[in-house]
Amino acid sequence: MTQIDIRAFLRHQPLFQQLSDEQLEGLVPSTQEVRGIKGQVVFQRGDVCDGMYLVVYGRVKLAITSSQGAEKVIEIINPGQSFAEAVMFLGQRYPVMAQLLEDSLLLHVASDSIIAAIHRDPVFACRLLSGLSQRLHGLVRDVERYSVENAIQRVIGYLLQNDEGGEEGVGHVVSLPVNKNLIASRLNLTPETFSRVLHQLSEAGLISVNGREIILINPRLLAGYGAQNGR
Amino acid sequence: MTQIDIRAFLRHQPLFQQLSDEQLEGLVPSTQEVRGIKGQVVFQRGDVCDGMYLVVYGRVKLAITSSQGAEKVIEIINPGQSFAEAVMFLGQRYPVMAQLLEDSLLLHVASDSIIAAIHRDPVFACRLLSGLSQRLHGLVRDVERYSVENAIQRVIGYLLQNDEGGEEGVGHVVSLPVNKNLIASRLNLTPETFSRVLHQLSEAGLISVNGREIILINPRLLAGYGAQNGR
DNA sequence: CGCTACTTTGAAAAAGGTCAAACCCGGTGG
DNA sequence: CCACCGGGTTTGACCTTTTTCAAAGTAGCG
Repeated sequence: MTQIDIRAFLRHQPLFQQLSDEQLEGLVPSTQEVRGIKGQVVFQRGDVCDGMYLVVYGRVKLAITSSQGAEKVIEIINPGQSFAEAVMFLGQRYPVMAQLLEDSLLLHVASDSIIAAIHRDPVFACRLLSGLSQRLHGLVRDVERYSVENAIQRVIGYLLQNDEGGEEGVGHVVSLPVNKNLIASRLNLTPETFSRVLHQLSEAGLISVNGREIILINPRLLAGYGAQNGR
Repeated sequence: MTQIDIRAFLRHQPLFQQLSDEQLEGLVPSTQEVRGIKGQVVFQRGDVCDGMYLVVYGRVKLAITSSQGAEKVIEIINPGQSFAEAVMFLGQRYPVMAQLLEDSLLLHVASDSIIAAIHRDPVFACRLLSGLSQRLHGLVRDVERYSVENAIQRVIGYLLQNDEGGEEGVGHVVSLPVNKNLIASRLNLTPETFSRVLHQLSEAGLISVNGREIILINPRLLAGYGAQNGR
């Protein structure tokens, strides 16, 4: 039976990321772990919505079932994601059913506490809104990245993004926070491709790679490298 | 001087999509068109935030400038997107500067009206939250689609998604709402690839294409087709 | 010293994109 | 009625990018 840190988990949700410690703490009593085995139904379509869910581990299928019994999967929810928030905010009944695809651990946050907090404290609502807005911008950026930029541009974009040296001087150093496998995955590349791109950039004299330390030799040139079509 | 329908435009924003007509109408007086030419600065870093912006046409660059004058682009905002909402909800000053990359038309929605509405009416806040949540789910789905599914799977996913026939019987018909060029683009494919995939599925006897009318001959088989790795 | 996990490299294959040409089809005007 | 657009769509040949598979390095660490 895994022990998890509810506070830490809530904190990392887009919805809650902007909340103050006290505001977050206020939600903890209304949050409870929901463990279930594969195939278990979390809620049925038409049930009264009493809160939202966060997936800690496992996977959840949201689906509707027609009168004939044909099932239509609306969405698969993966770890780290949440579901039923939109319904909760509207105070409607669940328009879909939720079923566990694997043995899973969910967190259930009661709608009472969230809705009450919104009513009691408009600033609370604003923080939720801000958190979601930020996440939305991040996702939009990702979608654009994946769809219009190629591997080289994505890597360059990542390096530039993580180059915190605002100074004009020398020595822009980016140190990768995790292993290259994960970076590659986040950029939607295979580790091999990522490695090759770094090699290529290094070949071109634009960066210098030493383990997880990457020196941007000429950020300006780097930003221009790989720009092919002047849209 | 293009004339635009402010109500219709607001209505299609994720943030506002769940608002009632009256709630939306309440925002209109606080919304004004902002036209500007390429290079114009919409706001500077550090300015007091007095509202959020929607891009009708044109493009906006969000950037910060270091003390040395080096500029770092944080984000490019395209038509249909909004910016500065997150800051507005937090009531902070703008952490970036915004500059037009092209001659543009923006809509400015005053923070007063939105924040006031949130304070006055918690349901208003909930609707904003619901709209954002829904959009977030849609984007997450898109990101997953683009990154883990190949062309065939994306097309199949689209067809299944747009097959409204919940009935078990025959004749699942999907009629494309717009021309295939646009569908292809939405699926992040070239029109050629889209055409080829339809051909291939039709070849396999899973669908039958007649102009914009596509008949799903065997949705069940279709759903399984192209599933390659049993991760 | 010898793991084990991470990273790099090479060769081959697959997926998808690009370019160019053909095609289809509804509308238009002779 | 029919030739002739012109957009959308399809097809084929070719090319680029990225992945895949396999193998070899490499580095940290018990």
